[in-house]
Amino acid sequence: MAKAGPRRAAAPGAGTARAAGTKAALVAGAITALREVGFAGSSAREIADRAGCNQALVFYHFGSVNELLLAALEDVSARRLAVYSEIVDRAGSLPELIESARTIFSEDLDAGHVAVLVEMITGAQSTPGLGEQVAARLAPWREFAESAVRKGMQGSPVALLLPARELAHGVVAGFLGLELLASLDGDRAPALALFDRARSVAGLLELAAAAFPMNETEGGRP
Amino acid sequence: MAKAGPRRAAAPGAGTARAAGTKAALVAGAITALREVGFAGSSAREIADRAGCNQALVFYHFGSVNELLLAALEDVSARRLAVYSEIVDRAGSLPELIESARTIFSEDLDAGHVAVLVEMITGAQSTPGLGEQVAARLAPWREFAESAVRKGMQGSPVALLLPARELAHGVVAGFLGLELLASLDGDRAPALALFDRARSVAGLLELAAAAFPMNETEGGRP
DNA sequence: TCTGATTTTGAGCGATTGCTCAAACTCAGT
DNA sequence: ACTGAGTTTGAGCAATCGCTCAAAATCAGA
Repeated sequence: MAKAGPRRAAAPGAGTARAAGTKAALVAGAITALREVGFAGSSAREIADRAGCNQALVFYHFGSVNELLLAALEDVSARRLAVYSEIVDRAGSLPELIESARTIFSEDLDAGHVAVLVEMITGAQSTPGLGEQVAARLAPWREFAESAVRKGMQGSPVALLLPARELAHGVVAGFLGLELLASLDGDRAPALALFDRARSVAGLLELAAAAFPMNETEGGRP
Repeated sequence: MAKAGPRRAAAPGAGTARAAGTKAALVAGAITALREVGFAGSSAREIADRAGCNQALVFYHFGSVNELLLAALEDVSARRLAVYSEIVDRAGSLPELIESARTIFSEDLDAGHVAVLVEMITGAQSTPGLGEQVAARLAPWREFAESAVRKGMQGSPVALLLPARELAHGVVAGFLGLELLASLDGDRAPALALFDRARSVAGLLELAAAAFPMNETEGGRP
């Protein structure tokens, strides 16, 4: 750090619009590169070709290839997170939440969205120092999962036994593992079957909870 | 395939013992390389240095670097699977099983055992064709998880709702995700907390099952 | 001791990588 | 038209990669 990097975002006035355009093009190129040729294949030249510009611009605008890839991760994460939040907001019950999770899982696999995230996570395994940076950019996902879990456990006695924060970690890990296994051999059937089964079980639990209500509807203080 | 690879394991008689020794040394070197410098850092020269031999021997004995890495994956998988099977055999109840899982998780992280597996899985993401081969070598783990799950669900009504095979896929995925997240930033605390919590919940479920028995202890046929 | 297959070696080839750099280009402000 | 900051370019450097190959070393069987 503190190296003599290229001056960035100085006094606006010159070809700033042009620069912003190529920066966006490079980020877009990095995203498609991560999806199609993976982390190891996402070299500066590969990305620049997809962006239709010179490979030296990667270093001029982002300082290094890894910085550009992290920017791509942030970009796709923010965009997808917004979509997912809306989907989860629309879900009213636990079974519907699980159905939402299934939808998200399948959509991501189709579009290669979380594939970018997986590529960065897996690529970080072999690049010292990158792991912490990727982990930091995973925080929004953790919070998203926690709020979803909190919503799913609302009014359930399970909430007393399993704190949402802890369970959310398991949800993120499980989701990640399912995506990883599915992308390994291209077989997403086991994961989808698991989602379906979980939804059925959640539905049964809901029925059971309705049959044996234990909310403090009129409990009051002793 | 069907390329003119080096003749291997021909008529035994010459320096076969010497060859077997270097093959073993290369596999061991590949394992430590995967642990310490990751998939991307495990080049033929890096592995050969650790094995104390010439890098050309990698290609002479294994044909390619990937073949050697797959051999390393098989080696460490088989060895660890044997240890884990014994641990799980010793566990008698579901809470004990979860405690075993926690032990396995922690031991692996300490020794870097499953790190080899994770490295190969993640590395395969960026190497076309390697994914299927790694997935094939994952089968024993799937079977192991399935037998463990089957044991944990024995005599539980959950077995009627969740087939062991489907649940096992989730267990493998969850385990993988937890290891991945833990190795990203080196923080295994959230995963350990989750194991502890799961064990407690399982213990409560066991008590509940004892209080409301629903086994066919004397059901008989109608 | 000699032979011949097997194993090991060191050099090297072609390709790719991240990154640098000086020169050329673009364009708003004067 | 001129200037100068900002942007883009193409060439190139040092390092590393997987892999090949001819020659040297090793060693069991004759």
